[in-house]
Amino acid sequence: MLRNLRGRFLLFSSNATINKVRFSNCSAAYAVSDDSHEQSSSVSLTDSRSLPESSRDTGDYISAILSCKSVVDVGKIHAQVIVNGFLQELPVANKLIYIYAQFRAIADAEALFEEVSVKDSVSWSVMVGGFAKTGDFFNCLRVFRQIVRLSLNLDNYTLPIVIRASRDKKDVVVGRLIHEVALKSGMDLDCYVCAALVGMYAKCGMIDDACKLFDEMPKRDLVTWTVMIGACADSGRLDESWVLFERMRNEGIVPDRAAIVTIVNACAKLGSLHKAVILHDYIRLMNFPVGVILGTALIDMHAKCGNVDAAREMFDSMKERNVISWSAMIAAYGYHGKATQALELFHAMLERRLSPNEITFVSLLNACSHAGFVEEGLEIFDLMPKYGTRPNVKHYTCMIDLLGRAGRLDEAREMIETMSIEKDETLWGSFLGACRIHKNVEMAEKVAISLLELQPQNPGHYILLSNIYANDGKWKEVAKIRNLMNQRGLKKVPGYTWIEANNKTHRFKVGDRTHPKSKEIYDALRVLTEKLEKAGYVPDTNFVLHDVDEEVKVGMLSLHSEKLALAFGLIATPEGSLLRITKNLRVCGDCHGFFKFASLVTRREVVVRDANRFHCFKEGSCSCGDYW
DNA sequence: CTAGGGTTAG
Repeated sequence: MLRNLRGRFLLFSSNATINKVRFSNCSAAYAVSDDSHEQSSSVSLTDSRSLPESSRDTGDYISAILSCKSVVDVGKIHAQVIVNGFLQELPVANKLIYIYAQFRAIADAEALFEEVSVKDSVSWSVMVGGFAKTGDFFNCLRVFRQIVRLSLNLDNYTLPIVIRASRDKKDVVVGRLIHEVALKSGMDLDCYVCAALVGMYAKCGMIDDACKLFDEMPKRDLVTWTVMIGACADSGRLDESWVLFERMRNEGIVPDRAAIVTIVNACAKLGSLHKAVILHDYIRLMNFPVGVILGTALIDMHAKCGNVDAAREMFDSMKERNVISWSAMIAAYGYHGKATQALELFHAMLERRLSPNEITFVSLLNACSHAGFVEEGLEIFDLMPKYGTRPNVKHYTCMIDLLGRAGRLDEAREMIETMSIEKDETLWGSFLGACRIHKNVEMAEKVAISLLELQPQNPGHYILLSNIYANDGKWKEVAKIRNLMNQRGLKKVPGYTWIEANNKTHRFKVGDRTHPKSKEIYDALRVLTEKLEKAGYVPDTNFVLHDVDEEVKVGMLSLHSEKLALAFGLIATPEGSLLRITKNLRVCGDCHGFFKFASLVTRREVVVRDANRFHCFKEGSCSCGDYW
């Protein structure tokens, strides 16, 4: 491109001028003429102005550059800039470099950058940013190193660019080096630099470094707070996100929409209905304009905090909705076991001629799977290519789940065998889960081998397999697996259950005695269990992974964190009120049965969010239809 | 003349 321009430059300097350049609506049309009489009579560099060439200034060129719609447009303006000698004006040259980079014409940008003999800090910054934009980490750093080597001024434009580049590449080593450079230049306390560093450390999994840096900052602006709140949420420190949000407001910083979206997402992950209500009230109180993004985040939050109806209300109230909003709502119905509504929404979406994307289909297939809608799921799966979406491994995983749970293990296996896409551990895990439900030890063993090879460090797979063996009374095998886990230094992820009562969250683990009301809780649990047994509850000892007497197994089950949380909820909240419980893993099968009886006997509705979905226990049954 | 943080699944 630049070579062409040089050619053109020669052409122009030998008595040629641009005859017509019109950028109305930025569609460029121009001609070259030897005839200099007509020059500039109809030149319009901007949309609204026509200026004689002589009176064009830097600003006119810059706005013309900004209005370019393609790299071809840029080339034309570039030519004029050269002809009229405006390339000496650094703002113009920098803007050209910038716009080339925006159009990903990085070679043109670089050629021009090299050509500009006297560069300022903007030139350098724009060039570094250009490489970053095209994902060229290597050259981005190369230019940055030049800046450092030439001892040029490091500013709060360039530094954040390279820091973000190392964030995107998850290269904390480079990130740290840049941090060092920032320290030496005294730029490390700048808000832009610091926010970028915090984000980089957090994305690289070094949340403690991020926190430390954040705490040491002399001044924090809104964006830095937002980055830190999001970083905590990403690394699972959800309570900290909430605390930070409050601290920020206490320091007089008013959140904007992006900050609100960040905290809304943290709340969605947390699953606290109480906080969800507070947040939404706050948003209304502050009169925040709810656009598509915030609206969609709110749909997601309400749904993940257990209130699908509020999610739907939000969805209905939105003036503007995109695929993401629709997908979020479909997903919400999915994990609440409402496949019919999910399918309805999907069809409504098609009627509006909105194209579903890959995620829409994952959500929809998942909804079918959670409700046992096998035929509907198969139909949807076949429909995918019609909408330009090829099934990927996630879609296949939904299908394996759907067929597998429904007991159609052979079909699931056949699908796995015939699929042409690379299989991952989630897919195998899903099949293994189906083997467990339907007690197919043979198939499970075969699958487990591939699975443990593919992902030897995931304790969940070992637990699942030992579950299957335990179920079959194969205690030797169970012991083998346990040994294997020990050898590999793996531990079962500890299960926790949370319950909200009196605006406070209470957490329990198995056999927990740390709660101040521990004695009352165990007393209540004993009384409750007796009542449930009278109503027909029988402990399901299949969920105990130890080779011990039945009696001991029953005793172990009775200490599960789910039951402790439930017992606490019953004594800590008014009679008849709804209980909301969250578990970090899947709810145990015995506890699931226990909860069903409890909802009947105590006349309480209990909503449980587990790692996979929601269970709404009411009058002796669960919204999942025991299909989870 | 350059610039930051925000939405759906698993």
